[in-house]
Amino acid sequence: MGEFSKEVNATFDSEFVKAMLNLKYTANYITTLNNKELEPHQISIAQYNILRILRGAKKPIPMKLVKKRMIEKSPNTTRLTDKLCDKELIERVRCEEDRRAVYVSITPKGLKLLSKIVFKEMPTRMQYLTKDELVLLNSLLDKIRD
Amino acid sequence: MGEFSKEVNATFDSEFVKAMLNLKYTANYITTLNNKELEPHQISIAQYNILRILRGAKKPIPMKLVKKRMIEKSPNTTRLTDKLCDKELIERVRCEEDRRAVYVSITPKGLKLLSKIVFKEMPTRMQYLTKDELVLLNSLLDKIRD
DNA sequence: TGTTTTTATTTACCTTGGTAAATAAATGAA
DNA sequence: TTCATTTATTTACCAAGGTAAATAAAAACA
Repeated sequence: MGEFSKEVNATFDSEFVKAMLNLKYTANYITTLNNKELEPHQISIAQYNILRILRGAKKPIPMKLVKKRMIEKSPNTTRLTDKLCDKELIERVRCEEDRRAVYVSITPKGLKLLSKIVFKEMPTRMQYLTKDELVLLNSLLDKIRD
Repeated sequence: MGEFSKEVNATFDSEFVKAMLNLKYTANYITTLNNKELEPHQISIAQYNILRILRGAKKPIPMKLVKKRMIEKSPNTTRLTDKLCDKELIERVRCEEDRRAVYVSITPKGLKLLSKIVFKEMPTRMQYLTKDELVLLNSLLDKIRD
């Protein structure tokens, strides 16, 4: 019995370690795939996400909100928006009511770029999972993080 | 019908995008958690993995194999072993039969460190998933990568 | 045997992203 | 009002990790 529960634990442990490695490896795999597809458009997947957030917002939103929607650390949000500003894909305006805040919005050039981007690799891979499986995956991942 | 399938697709798409973000976020979350726990031991989770691989091997193994077992890019394996060598946790020996190859092994100091490391945070979180759920998670992740 | 190709590892260089401190403005309390 | 605290963002600095080229030795082959 002691021996048996040890055995069960060992299996659980190895399945857990495997899941952790698998998780990191898959996440990395997806990021690489995304970035490879975005390379011709000269933006990273993180920058692409910001553009999508701003298109979705339909109006200027504070950095604070961009950061929150990206689940990113602030310094990184600043750096990413810096790059998008340089490329004139987004615009930054200091808020007049609260001069600490900065509002960000997507430019027509940014919208045009977004409309040109179509992921080809991903939809192919996506077909390997059904919607139900995706829902399941999401619930398992949520569980890991509480 | 056209409208309905569009609806289904939209849901699938959003579930997919959610899964991708979830995956990256969870992977990052785990790495951060791991590194925080390893901080008192002055090693990163990547370095910890190398030590475990070397302990498991029970004898000196070529860099090539370490790299393969870590699913890491070569330059990174070199850098990580550099750091472990500096701390005298592992040893590197140039192979005499094939002088291109370098063999790596764990030192007594490395083994001692490994034996001291006990993850506390992880087992708690682990309890949120059953072994069956972990198996399921692994199979879903495998599917994404083919 | 001499030359080309392949293999194993490392170095150089660069980008990304993390932490902590700096800045600057708003809020709250004495 | 004035000073301490909180909030929003940025800057400075550092570590991790990726690509491509360098090195060096083995294998293949003409």
